Amino acid sequence: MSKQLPLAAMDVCCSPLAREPLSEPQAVELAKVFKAISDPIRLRLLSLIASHEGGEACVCDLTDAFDVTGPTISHHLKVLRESGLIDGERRGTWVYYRVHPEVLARLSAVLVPADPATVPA
Amino acid sequence: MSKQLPLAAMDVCCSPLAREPLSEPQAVELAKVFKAISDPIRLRLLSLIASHEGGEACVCDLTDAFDVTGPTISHHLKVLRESGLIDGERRGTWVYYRVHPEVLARLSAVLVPADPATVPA
DNA sequence: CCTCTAGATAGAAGTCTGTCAACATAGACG
DNA sequence: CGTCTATGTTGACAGACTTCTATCTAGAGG
Repeated sequence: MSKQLPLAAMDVCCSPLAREPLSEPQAVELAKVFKAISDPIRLRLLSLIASHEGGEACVCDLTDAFDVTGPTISHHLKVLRESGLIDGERRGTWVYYRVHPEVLARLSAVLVPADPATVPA
Repeated sequence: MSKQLPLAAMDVCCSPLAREPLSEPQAVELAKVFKAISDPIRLRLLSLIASHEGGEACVCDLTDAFDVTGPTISHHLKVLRESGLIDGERRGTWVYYRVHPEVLARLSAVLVPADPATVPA
């Protein structure tokens, strides 16, 4: 149920967008993850999982929060899984998802704007 | 050349994804901005502008960095403009773009992962 | 006023994405 | 084993997205 974490292997952890130009491969990898969170349902899924007590949420908890059908939720969870943002584990009848905080942290770090003092005039 | 900044009017500035579930309207607005940066060319454009000396870059500087045609760059700049991430200004023959650091900062803040200590066990 | 250049717009072609209905799979439990 | 429930997979279709060529606009400079 787990897949490779493309972002985990990249050196995007410490270099914000605004410090120096992204390389093309960096941009391609980052774009994949941002694309995964560029859908309202996926953003809310991610938020529901991340903010759920215990840090994990059952699919059954998630499905009820939306107006779309089960397969659609499954599809969105798969996109989030393949982007490395979340991971799922089956325990008995139910499947539980949790987020990978490192990936979230790296995305957040990349978007930190430039310190005005460090921008060359 | 300037448009409304949808994110600027929203209360997403201080509430990370992982603290509490995003509301549906919040998710819709955030998804628009993430979609704007979910393309490798737009990510690199944003990075080139943000990291350029003086905090701004001329379109003529940007076009050369890519293999696509001018109209395609124009299109991507328009998407970034309409998302509120950048703004353009004509000065004489050339058009200069600069980023809105507040919008970048808000995106970054939303993605900050939950402090493990604050996640209810 | 004419022309040249930087950049934006319009319209079209091909591709990708979100969604659903229908079907498949995995455990639980009798 | 048989059945029931929770998820996932497949295939199809409508709408959105990326890119191109062709065309247009704004300002500079003669």
